[in-house]
Amino acid sequence: MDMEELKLFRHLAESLHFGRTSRACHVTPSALTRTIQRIEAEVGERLFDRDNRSVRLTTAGEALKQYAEETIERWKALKNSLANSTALHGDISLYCSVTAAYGILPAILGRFRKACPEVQIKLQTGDAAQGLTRLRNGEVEVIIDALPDKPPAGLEFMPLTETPLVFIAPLDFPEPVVYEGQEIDWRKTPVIMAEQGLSRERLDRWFATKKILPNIYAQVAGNEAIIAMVSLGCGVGVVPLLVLEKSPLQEQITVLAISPELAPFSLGICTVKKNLRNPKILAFWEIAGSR
Amino acid sequence: MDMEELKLFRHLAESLHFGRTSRACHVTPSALTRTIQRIEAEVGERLFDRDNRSVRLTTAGEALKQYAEETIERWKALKNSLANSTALHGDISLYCSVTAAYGILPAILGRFRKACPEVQIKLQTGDAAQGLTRLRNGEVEVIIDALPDKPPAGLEFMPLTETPLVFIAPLDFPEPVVYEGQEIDWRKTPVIMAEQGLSRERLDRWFATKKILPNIYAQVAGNEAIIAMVSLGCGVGVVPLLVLEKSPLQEQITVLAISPELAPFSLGICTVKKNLRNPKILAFWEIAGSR
DNA sequence: TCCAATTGTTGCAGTTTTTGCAATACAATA
DNA sequence: TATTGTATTGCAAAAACTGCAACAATTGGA
Repeated sequence: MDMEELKLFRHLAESLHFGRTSRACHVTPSALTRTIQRIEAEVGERLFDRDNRSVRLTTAGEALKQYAEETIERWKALKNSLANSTALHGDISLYCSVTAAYGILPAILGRFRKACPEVQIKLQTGDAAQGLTRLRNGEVEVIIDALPDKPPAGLEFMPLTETPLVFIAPLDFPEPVVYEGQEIDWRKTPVIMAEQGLSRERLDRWFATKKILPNIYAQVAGNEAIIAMVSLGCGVGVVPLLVLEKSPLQEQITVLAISPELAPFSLGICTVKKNLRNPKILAFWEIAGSR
Repeated sequence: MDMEELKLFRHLAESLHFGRTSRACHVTPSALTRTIQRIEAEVGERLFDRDNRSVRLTTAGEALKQYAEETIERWKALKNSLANSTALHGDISLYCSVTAAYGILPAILGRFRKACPEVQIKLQTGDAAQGLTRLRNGEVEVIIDALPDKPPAGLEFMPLTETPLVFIAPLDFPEPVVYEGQEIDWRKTPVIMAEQGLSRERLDRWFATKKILPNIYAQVAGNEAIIAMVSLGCGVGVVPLLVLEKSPLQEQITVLAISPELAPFSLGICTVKKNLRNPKILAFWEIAGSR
């Protein structure tokens, strides 16, 4: 009988719902099912009466639930009494795209600082695309970033906020935007695009849906660069609204009303599942997720 | 934190001796060391001050020891309260050579019956050589047998008793035994040997040490057969004293004083280590070992 | 003083256990 | 009837654990 198993069991005994428990505890439903089966085998007694539609505790389950609660509590107490400083300490490494840094990092960091003042945060910012590889290489423990459309396997994601992906045009130089009636004439209007990344993918798909071959004026790296070029009148661009709002150049930029809108950016936090067993990272994760 | 780990820790916290604990709990010293290291890592604190010569509990160790005792106790209580019949039940399968059946089986079985009346014992007897293979194939859970000279890997052995391996000769027919002065003339005296098995190996080696090529009269299977043939005057033989004592033919047999004596048979109990996690088998094991 | 025996630890490889993904089975709902 | 939500399972990959053998440190005698 193992601590982790006990915690899973306890949560399930509360929620009575495999799916919810597996999500809450960062395990796949499969692993949860098997854990319960394992415990049942060890105890030699069925703990939950369950079919595909409902989950109920058996009396044996009730008994184990009480044991689990007591044991987990005692364990926590022991760990507390042992740790000279009961607080978490050490450091955790974050990687953060610039977009995310603007959007949500300050709030999270503030809350985390308050909750775990003794944990040092090693923050790196950089290109969004690098985050995932650094995560896999173990160079970094958590990344905060725009969530890709299809989440790579083995990673744990938590969306935190959304920000629209908006078309922007220069305010002071109206020339570049060429209209054709109500609509923008994309064949003539120069577009500044991200070199790569999620917003580029979104934009490519948007043009593809419209069956338009855009007039690409430049491909640049970084949302700030896009904003800068747009503000200089080079053409229109696409950036997350969040970045625009924080930009010192926003005064010189206007947001275009385009339909259909681009799907919004979902900003969130991501790590490899295994990291969540590290109490510091788990704390960070949960603080990030709170409100 | 796992039950098995806790039990190991508790035992070590009592014995303060890695070797003894590892033997008592049926783990290799290596596994024990690692278990302790694992717990220490999980707790984040050294539990034992140890060098190659002494082992002492740290204060953290003291605290964990108390936790361990309480938790194990609660767990036992829980299991008790759950099991409708608190007693072990089900069945366990034994394989037993005829030699062992005479020697030690009755005593063990008697004690076990008393302790675990609800456990059915499925006993098979047969040739000693088959025991090990049946064990490996999982056809049988425990064997009781003469222990081989070099214990095969991965198996758990416990010697229980010894019985001398003795040379026997017919009482009523003195002819076969040919003396040459004080000594027996092995070149002329016919010998009845076991076809194979441990006593055969011992005997072969005995002759090899003496640099004698024995006059083999017959090779037979089974100690009873050897006794029978010897009693009929076919030659001398070698059997465990235990078997001889139980034989109805023992009146017609005499034990020869031969030097050097053959190494005695060590009778004991054997199983694959993994089986000892099965509570029924563990109970059997420990009852067999008691006194 | 040197050799042998004892004791806990560690590198490495083999084995067992656990996990995740994908597919499945079943019931409720639209 | 098709679709959605739920728990489970087969199978292969990953992780954890174990045993063996070698090792270092220490003790106790020859």
